[in-house]
Amino acid sequence: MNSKINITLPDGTVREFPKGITPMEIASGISEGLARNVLAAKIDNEVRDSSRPIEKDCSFKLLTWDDKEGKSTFWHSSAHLMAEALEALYPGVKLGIGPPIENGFYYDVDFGDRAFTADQLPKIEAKMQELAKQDNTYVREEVSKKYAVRYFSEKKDPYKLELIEGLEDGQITFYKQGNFTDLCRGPHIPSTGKIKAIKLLNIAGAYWRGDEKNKQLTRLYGITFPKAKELSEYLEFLEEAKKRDHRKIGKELELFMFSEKVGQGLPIWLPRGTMIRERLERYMRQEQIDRGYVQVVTPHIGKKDLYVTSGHYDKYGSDSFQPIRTPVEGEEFYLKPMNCPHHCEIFGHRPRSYKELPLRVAEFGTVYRYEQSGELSGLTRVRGFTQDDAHIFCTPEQIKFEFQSVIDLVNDVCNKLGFNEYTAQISLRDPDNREKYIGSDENWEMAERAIIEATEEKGMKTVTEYGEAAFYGPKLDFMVKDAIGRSWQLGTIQVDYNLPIRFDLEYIDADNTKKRPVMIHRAPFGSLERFIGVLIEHCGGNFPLWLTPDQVAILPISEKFEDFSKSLLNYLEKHDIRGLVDDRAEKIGRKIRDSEVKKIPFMLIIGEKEQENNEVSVRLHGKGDLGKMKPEEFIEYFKKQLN
RNA sequence: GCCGUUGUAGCUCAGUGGUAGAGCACUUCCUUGGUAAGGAAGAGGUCGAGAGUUCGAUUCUCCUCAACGGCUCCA
Repeated sequence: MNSKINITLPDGTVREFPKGITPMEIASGISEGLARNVLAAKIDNEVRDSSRPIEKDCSFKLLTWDDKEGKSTFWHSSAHLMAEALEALYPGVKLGIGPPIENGFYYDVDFGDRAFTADQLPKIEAKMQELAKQDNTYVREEVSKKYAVRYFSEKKDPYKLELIEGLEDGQITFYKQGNFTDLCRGPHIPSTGKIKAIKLLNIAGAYWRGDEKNKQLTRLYGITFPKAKELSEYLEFLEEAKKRDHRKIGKELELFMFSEKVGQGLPIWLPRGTMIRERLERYMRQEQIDRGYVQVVTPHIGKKDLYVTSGHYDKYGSDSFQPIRTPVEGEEFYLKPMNCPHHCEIFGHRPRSYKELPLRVAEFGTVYRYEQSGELSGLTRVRGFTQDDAHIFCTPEQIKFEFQSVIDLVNDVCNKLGFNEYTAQISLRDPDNREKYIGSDENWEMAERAIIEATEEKGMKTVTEYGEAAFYGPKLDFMVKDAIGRSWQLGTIQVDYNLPIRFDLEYIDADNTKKRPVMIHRAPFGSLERFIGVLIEHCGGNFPLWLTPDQVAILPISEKFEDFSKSLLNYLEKHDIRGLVDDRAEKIGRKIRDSEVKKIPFMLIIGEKEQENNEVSVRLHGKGDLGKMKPEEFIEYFKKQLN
């Protein structure tokens, strides 16, 4: 037996170590400081405890707080710490599962007959702090299934027993720290002492195993950090996110509203919000005209037959808003849940020549979908919304070019609106389960290759997910990052082989034979509602100058300067600058404050001196006084800011 | 849809088994002011809707609607 093993370090160098060395020992060999920071290690792509001996040649990486896997191990261990605290404070609690999540961790807990409310969280936090200070080691233990069953039978924990049932003997491990033992695959951080800052955030109900037929457990959410400072930064981040909440800003700036009488999930656009929405629409319409789209308008309802043909009736009919009936004939109509069937009818209404392809049919189509009431939220999840929808009918060979062209459009949209960072997800077939997809292998391969090549040639950051494609075709989804680092899914491009078949769409090719077109669904914004919701949070209500409802507030110092102010507004409007004159009998400080609160980008203060010299005093929102300018200088300055 | 929390003036929120209050906003008057809130007065509420218990309910109970936090779902 060779007692040495070769370990490949992240920089590619291979070093020899004695067999059975632990990652922690390797870390200590490098530096004590590093060893202190080690949370776990990655051995050949498997994340493991830093105390587990390495038995064979492998690639090797130490994981710290700076690694994603380091964080999730940290939070997983924190969930165990919380469970320990819960057992100490509430003897007899039953534990479900306690995984790490994107930001922190949770544990599902059955408190039995005890009522649990959020005001008990600080008590648990304090207990966790106390247990963390004990700096107990997380100890891994391999156990037999029989032993595991006996342990949790004695503990009377039905959830863990159910989990064990699904596990294979020989694969079962326990982790123990202090007085707490949990069924767990691991890995864990070295000891509880690494956890310095703890915050339990909220509680919610969650069904055991996500199934509503099962008992509902109490889910406790928390987050922890190795440094107190990081916790306070995270809490500040949450505060900032709260401040940017589009529901709050939408109310404050009077952009949109909801009404109980109109119905939940049905946003009502107020004048200021409508201005933003219409400008976005106008912008997109122009971009599309420039790119060879044709604009159409189709009705908000369609006969049941349309959706029987499209297949949506079978799939979603009973989960939709129920049909509207004509009073005399009893014909059934559905509110349209998407625009594509209508657009298929447009394509099919007369014979088409290959010379017409690609045919790009665009519509700002308002659609209605019955979303479960509990899922509705602000503008991001609604029951009625308008897509900047278009369907491109083309040949399989044209897919790649069309994809590139839509990618360019999305790129331009993101730049125009200040989303500087975005990635795309390519969703392809599940290679092991090709039967569930419609369309020929050949066409799928061509489309998948087209998407991959199109994104590569555009130099995009992408992630590829197998098995995430829709049954009717592969797709590309765009995720943007907002100003405080959150990711949102907005635009989408999807290939569709299904609808052209269902609607029996064809075109006459150059060789005078009938061919089936491919259809591409695409929406760069996704929906105007969701897009504006995300945009509000991205810019915190400070919209790009071209989009903001009022660009300039003219603030006369007293009513003596009202006429001059109004003629000034008139002058600006002639140069396509929109604004208002605040002619209330208020002091200038007050007018400035109110304009600042309304986030109007420019304020022009008009008093004695300005009127005499035909000047304006310019103040920038959030920045302050810029000094005096001639009106035409201001316009020039303004136009510069516009670009 | 499910679980939990919440619902009082346009907004943010106090409050009570004896039919309600603050700040801001609004209206009127005074103030004509120079870079983030001038002063005074006034008006404004079926205490989310419905039912019940009670002499009496905004308060207690039930039911319903909506918002929020999750779960589940998403053409």
